[in-house]
Amino acid sequence: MTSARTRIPKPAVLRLSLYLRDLDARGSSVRWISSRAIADALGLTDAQVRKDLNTLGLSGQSGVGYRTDALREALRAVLGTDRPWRTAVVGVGNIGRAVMSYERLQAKGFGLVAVFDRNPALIGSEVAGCIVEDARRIAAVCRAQAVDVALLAVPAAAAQDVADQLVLGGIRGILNFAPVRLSLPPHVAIVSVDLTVSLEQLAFRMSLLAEMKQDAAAGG
Amino acid sequence: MTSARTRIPKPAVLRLSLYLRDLDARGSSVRWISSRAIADALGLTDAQVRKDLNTLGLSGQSGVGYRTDALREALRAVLGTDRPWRTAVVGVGNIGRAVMSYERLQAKGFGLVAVFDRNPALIGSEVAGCIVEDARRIAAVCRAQAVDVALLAVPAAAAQDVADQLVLGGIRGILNFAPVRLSLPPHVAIVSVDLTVSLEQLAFRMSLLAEMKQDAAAGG
DNA sequence: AGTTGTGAACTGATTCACAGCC
DNA sequence: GGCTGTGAATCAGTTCACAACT
Repeated sequence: MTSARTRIPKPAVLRLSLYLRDLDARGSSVRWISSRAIADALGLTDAQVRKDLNTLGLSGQSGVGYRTDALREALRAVLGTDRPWRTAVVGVGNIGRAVMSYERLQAKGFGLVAVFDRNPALIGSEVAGCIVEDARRIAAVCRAQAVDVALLAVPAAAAQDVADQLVLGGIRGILNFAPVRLSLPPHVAIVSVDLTVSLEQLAFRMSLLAEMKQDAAAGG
Repeated sequence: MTSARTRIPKPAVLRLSLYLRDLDARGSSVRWISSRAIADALGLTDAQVRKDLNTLGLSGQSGVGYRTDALREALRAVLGTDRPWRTAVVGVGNIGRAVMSYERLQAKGFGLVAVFDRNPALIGSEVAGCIVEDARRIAAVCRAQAVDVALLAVPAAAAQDVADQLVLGGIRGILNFAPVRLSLPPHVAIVSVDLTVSLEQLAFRMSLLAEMKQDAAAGG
């Protein structure tokens, strides 16, 4: 109906999350906001913010800015967090537990409906309001519970096997914490969070800065 | 001395981490590898892999490929994980604990030398081989311990304050798990891992796929 | 045959700059 | 004065395509 049929650049989708985060941080008492204010808070340019919001079909008001409530609503709709996603967590190790206890999960619409592990000592116990199921039952339980999305927090060696089971279970997306590339059918969305990669990116930037400092000291 | 003075594109740095991960996954028995093999494993093109390795000053051998040991070594050197980084963790909540128990931390050179929290019940207890220090002592302890880098796992509301203390402590980089943008002096590197953002990116992609499916069904 | 190295063409995204609006 | 919307210019990164090498 009202959907603007313009392709959103991939880097822009990332920024949309940041816009929403900034809006939420400002609280609901702020009713109007300018592209400049958002840009300054996030280290971007105002033109970029306007372009991004434009591609979503959003319009502001000259001399004033954008209505925060309309903005928030539109961002949530585009990002897909305005509807519920039935969520499963696989792997009740340190990462799995940390993810489950993340309070924003619910707020973003990711309601936990199933938890899996392959450790017999954990199966049957309750974690975050769910009984831990045997990982061998993933496909069946995901179908029965109509699970939409899985948060995958198992060791790298097991990740692909589990992913395959999840796909059999009719899952639509995976947030993968294991440091491996998963091969999945094209109808399954995948986002990866790899701590190893993040550490390396950080080490790279620290090295760069150190190098620059050294160069500055040496060459006039 | 041997450093190639070519700027590495930002997206390329990300890929370097993936090359290294792939190399490690193959094990040390593989001595030579072609750009094609790497590309296929990671869903990239061979030309891209060659370009990337070229910008690092790496050369392969026509008809054979690249030496895996030289490759690994070069990647580690460029990424900066060939040297130790004295590391502190701030925040002993779920995320902090998960990060500390990540076995790859040590392997990547991030040796834990200090842990902080502001909860009196935790201060003085031992976690991951470190005595938990009072968060109010961050600046002093970081100086005394010559901490290079901090893994910041505190609630969003406290993150900027803690970051400021870390900067006072002479830190060079922060891996930030809190869902806020930190403002830091330019000599401090920052990488953020925001679960909220990752969830939204996943929701977006799932929504996109759902939409595409619908469109395919409707329009012939 | 298999593979590298790389200029040239291309694609995608960002920035500029300014007309138009309140 | 402050702000939006946007075409045009620019910049960055990727892909192509092919000569050169083993």
